[in-house]
Amino acid sequence: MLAGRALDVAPVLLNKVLVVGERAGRIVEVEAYEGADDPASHAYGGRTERNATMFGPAGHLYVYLSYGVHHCANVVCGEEGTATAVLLRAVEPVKGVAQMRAARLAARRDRDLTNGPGKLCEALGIDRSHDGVDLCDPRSTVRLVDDGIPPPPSPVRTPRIGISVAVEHPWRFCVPGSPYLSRVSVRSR
DNA sequence: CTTTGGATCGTCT
DNA sequence: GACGATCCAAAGG
Repeated sequence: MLAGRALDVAPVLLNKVLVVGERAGRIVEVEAYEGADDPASHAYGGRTERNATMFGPAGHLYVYLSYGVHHCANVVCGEEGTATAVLLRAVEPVKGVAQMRAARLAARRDRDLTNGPGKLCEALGIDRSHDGVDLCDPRSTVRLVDDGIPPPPSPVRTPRIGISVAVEHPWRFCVPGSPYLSRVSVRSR
């Protein structure tokens, strides 16, 4: 299921559940990052110490530090040796909301707990120590679970957010109408 | 509601 | 030495 290109895997990840210890969230927004061909990808320009996990087997978690402040989490796709991954941009809290609240004092509304790539990592407690974990191994702290709710048949597609190159590709996928998205439409920057 | 600027540091050139 | 796959508070409409 995670073996293909990020572009194909991304929409399939919608409505899957990300479980971290006692906390869990339903994925409602993702972005596809292709590897060597994608100037916006961390893997563009080749393998480095930071992005090594992206070049590993599918189904593992790639976590990096953004702006020296926040962590962001990706699901690695593709064959070993290729670097294609899906950035998790927003989830709907489904379990452990009290813990998420404690971890995110800045959140005013429940939807502010996890409606952004850095926010969801802070709420769920994901950091660089989770880089490389196998999401399909039941023993892992971070897991990806299918609870039977299928992906939306017609996900909303928009350009990716926060990048300055390859902005023309509509590689952001959202669950239509979800109140837990990071943004409904793409704003300037 | 929208816009703007600052924080902060690991990573790569 | 420069730059982010970001977030938040503050200020203005």
